[in-house]
Amino acid sequence: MIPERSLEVLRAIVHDYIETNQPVGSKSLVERHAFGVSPATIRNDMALLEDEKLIVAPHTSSGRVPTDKGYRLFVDRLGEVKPLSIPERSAIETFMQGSADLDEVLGRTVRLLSQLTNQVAMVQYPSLERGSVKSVELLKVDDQQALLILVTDISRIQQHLIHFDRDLDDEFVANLRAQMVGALQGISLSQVATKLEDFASKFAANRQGAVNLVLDNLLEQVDANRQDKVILAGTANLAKREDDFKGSISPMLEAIEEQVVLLKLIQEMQAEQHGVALRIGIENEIEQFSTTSVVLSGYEKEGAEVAKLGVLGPTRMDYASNIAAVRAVSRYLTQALGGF
Amino acid sequence: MIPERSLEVLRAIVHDYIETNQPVGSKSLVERHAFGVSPATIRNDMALLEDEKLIVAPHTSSGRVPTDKGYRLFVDRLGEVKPLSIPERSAIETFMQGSADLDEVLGRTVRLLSQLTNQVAMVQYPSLERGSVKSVELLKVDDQQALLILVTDISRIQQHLIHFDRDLDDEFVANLRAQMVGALQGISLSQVATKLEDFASKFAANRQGAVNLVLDNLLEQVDANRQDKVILAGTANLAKREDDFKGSISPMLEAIEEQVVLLKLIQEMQAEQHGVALRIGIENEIEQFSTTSVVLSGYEKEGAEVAKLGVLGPTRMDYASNIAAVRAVSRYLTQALGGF
DNA sequence: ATTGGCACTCAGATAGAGCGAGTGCTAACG
DNA sequence: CGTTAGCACTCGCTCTATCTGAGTGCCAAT
Repeated sequence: MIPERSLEVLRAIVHDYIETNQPVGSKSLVERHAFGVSPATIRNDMALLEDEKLIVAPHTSSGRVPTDKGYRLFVDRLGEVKPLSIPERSAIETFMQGSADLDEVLGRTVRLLSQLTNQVAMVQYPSLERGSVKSVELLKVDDQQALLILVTDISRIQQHLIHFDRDLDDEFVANLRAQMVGALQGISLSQVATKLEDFASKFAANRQGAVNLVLDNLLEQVDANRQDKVILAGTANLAKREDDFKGSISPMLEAIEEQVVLLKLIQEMQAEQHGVALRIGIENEIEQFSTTSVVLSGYEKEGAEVAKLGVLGPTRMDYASNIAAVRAVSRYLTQALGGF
Repeated sequence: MIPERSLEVLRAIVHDYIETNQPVGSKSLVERHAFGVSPATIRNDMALLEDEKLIVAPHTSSGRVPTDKGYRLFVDRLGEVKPLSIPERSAIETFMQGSADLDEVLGRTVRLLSQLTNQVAMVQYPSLERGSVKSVELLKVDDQQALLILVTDISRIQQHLIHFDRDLDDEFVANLRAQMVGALQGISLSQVATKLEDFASKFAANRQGAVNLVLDNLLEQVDANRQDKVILAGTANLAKREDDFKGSISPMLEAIEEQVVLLKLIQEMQAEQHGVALRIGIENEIEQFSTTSVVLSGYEKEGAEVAKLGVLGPTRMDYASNIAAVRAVSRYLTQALGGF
């Protein structure tokens, strides 16, 4: 068991290191924090912390720096979450005002989060994995084109223009539409495929081609919905803190640009305390992110979590503020989504 | 007038500097290129080029580096556009295959362009400034919600969910839709606003609120269409060539993330020779881009230019290849869009 | 116009010295 | 036994000095 004062020392080290970006030594530690003891005593504590792999010395005879494990202990046991400042709160509120469109709300949210934290912010679009079909429409746009529209119950709409190789007649379009609505309304997205299996056989042989074309498009849209999407803001913040990362930041930019990688990252993380999930440095299984930390929280719509949002930055980040910001923004977003 | 051989020397300097990223000196120049003369002669030519501000020496007694003006002369008078290699061509073709959706096509295009050039690639969405209304639809989704859909003639579709504060009846929705279609079909987007001025007065007084709600949404969509959009890929390439830029790359990342800045950049540039517009370094009026070059080309749909696409990178870039790539990709995209 | 010769410049590499923040260890203290 | 003062030691930085070599500009000769 680690004695109380040693933990206090760890907290101070993390605090000072985040602030100064310098390895912190025993002397400056007693100067800045009112421990009632001498540097030598602190050194003993530091030796203990080093044995526990919570801090490490970049080289012999230099101050200490928290390890990933040290940060972890810090956030789990030592870091009380800072409440947001008044200006921050009001920034959130004005930012969120007067947005109607889902795209718009999420776009604002991600920029807000990045400004608040000075990190790279990400917002995942609501997952439709558990969504269901609200409505299907098929609109004839001109002689050979029709618009297929899928409306789901989580504020998400998809549309797709379909080109046919021969002219459409109104009656056929109306009929097809009616059949699709009948078959699919209220059905969950995961069941759409099975529900449509025999669908084409209800139509005349010479229509089957057109029907199948539409169905293929529909299934494609359902699939596209399953496959989630993430939007980003503040990638410039990576460059600003470049020296916090080992080598170049370009592999990280690449990883971030790759939706798949981000989605995998998000998927791997489960909420811990405070409703916020946290991965620190090497805890991330994705190699490119081994020197970054990720703070993630879910946000809800109609009482159910629909997607995640969070920030990504160097392990040397202000966890207390970032966790607070992520949590607050996720709550505000949940609230803003209530109206949809 | 600058003599022929001096220009040849400039070409060689640009070529070598792009390749090696080292200031190039008179000796290495005669070694690598078969001028039939001695280094001393080349030095005279270089002095001339320096007088003309086409090259500059980073410090006394070091090789020379092209200035922005030097690059400009190089591309205008000296650089023949490299044809793409066979593998590059086939990469383009396979990349473009089997895309149906506009989003998908443009998304692939931007990634392709970034891979081909190893630069940051950007593709502007088709401008609807000159587009016209193909169709307007209003669909009742549930009792208090309707979906407003605007289809334009440039493959772009917008939709928006509208919430009403009281229940909708089918007849009203159908009527409103019919009126809108009648009024707007075939109308150019810029005229929509004037066309709708007296529109609401045709309806009963107790309907005006709902009608105006729909109209506001419609106008908003038209506006949103005017305001163009740019997508990006390969921002990691900036970080890879970081030392080609003076200071940090973070202001550039910021500028890139800001749609407005990019759109302004695109707007300022007009096509020059080869149908390709080019801004080199300080020629860019936007401060953040004063150490970058931008290669831009329009792409067409149905014979008319609808938007731009291009790359952005350090002034020390391979202009010949990049111009070729941008031009080729823009042609392939034009071709791919023919089908819409 | 071109060339060889030559003195000169200056960034970058290499090496050594001194500084100082910080450590670990040991012996003494309450 | 936890705490402390003292002390020798380590080692990354910074500073200075020196050396090297690629590259230049100029001039006189061809």
